[in-house]
Amino acid sequence: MPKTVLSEAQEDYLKQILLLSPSASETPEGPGDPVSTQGLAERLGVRPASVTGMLKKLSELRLVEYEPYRGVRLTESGHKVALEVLRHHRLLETYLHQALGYGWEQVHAEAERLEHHISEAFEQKIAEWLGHPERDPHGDLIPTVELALPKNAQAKKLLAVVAGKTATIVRVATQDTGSLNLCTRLKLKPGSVLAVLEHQLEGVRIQVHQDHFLLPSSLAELLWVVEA
Amino acid sequence: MPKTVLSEAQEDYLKQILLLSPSASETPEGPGDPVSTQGLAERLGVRPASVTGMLKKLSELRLVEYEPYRGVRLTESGHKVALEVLRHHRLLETYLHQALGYGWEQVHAEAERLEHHISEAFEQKIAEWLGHPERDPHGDLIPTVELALPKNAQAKKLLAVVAGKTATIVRVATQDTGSLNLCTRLKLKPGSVLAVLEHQLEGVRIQVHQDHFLLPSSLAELLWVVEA
DNA sequence: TGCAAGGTTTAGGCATGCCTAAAACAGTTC
DNA sequence: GAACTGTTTTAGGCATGCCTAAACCTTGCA
Repeated sequence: MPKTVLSEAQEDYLKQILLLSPSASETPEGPGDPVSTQGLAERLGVRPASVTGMLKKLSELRLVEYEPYRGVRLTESGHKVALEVLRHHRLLETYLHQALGYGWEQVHAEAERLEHHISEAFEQKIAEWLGHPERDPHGDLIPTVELALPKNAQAKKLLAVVAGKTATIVRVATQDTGSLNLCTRLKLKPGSVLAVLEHQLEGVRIQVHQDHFLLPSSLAELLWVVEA
Repeated sequence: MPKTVLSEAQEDYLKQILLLSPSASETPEGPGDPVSTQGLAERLGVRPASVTGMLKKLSELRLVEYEPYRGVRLTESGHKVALEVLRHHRLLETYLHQALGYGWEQVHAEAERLEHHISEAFEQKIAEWLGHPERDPHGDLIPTVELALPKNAQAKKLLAVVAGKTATIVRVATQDTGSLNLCTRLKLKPGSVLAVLEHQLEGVRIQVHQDHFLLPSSLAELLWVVEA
């Protein structure tokens, strides 16, 4: 229970540790795999030396377990904080999209700033307005009020779907504006139904609505689906 | 044109200078009267010595004119920044009230934090959603998109209304939660119509809807009205 | 096993923004 | 016009969070 209020930077570190830790973000539970100093530095746009300093502080606050040269992982309370921040972020994205008409490529930047500054009251108001949504506009799962991250039971990567099958997109795993704009033009967004026609070296040939085309691997990589 | 992005603290200083400068907040135009170091320190919850330091910085940025021992006033560009912040604040208060159902005694604290972190896009979205309102839930005027602060033409203090007259509340000039809750119970809010029955030493006897009672001066002080 | 390459940590700095204590000033009073 | 009072400024410090440069581990490959 961190009584000390955390700084924006500290919250960002915790969130990124969560997101970088495969077993804690893609899958639902656990303290997560250890994360490297360098990985964090890249995600945060900061030098590795700065990361070391912050990790020491977070470690003193018992928010992470930090072993020099070996990586960090979240403690239970660090995990809670990270999920809280992530919930703010994804609820905000959803609200900006649904209530204020932001495009899904715009929501990330705004949510990134606001997530640190909204109260619990605000969180609750927008969650209610939205009807307690499960996913944000990109299809990412929103941690619940109890700070549990639901699991993506049957979701798999598009590239893992065999030719001939039909699938529904549930998630577009990027915040990159360019990719998101491209997906918009190709009608590839959560809820879209597509058929996998053929796997090729450079990507997947798919059919979406009436169009069919070769989807480059770089984009295909981003798509998570459930088979119909 | 301050190309450097300003810190939260700097924005707060500029906003408070604006609000403390009678001729720039109560009335519409001009660079405003000079504001004392001490006054700022009190409003900002900070020591006078800290204010001096910040004023030097703002002065170098040409956002204020600062004469040691004589006070500060906003420059033209400082005035613009302050109005921008104030617009954010009051639009947010209005949005929280109208769109998210916050009580008018709750909006201030939330807006106070968010005002520094919303984008121009966000400002515009909520302004549109609200239909470009003129006043916030307390009746305070909202600076326009062009950053002009409209003037309170005929508004006067309730205490200046002679007995026997009827008036409509346009503004409740406080952010104090206790006072605001009290006003709510007494049905005293912008739009409420009241009749001034009698001025007494301890306050004003008034009638609101079916009730009539003695309104203590401390509360009456806060009310601005237009005569019917 | 030994060494190079890469990632990681230490050391030393800088800017922001706040603090306290003490010195300097302005305006009023005698 | 000198002293007093209260305000304001200077001086010196502290915490946060970032930086660079240099020293330090660890690993993987010969």
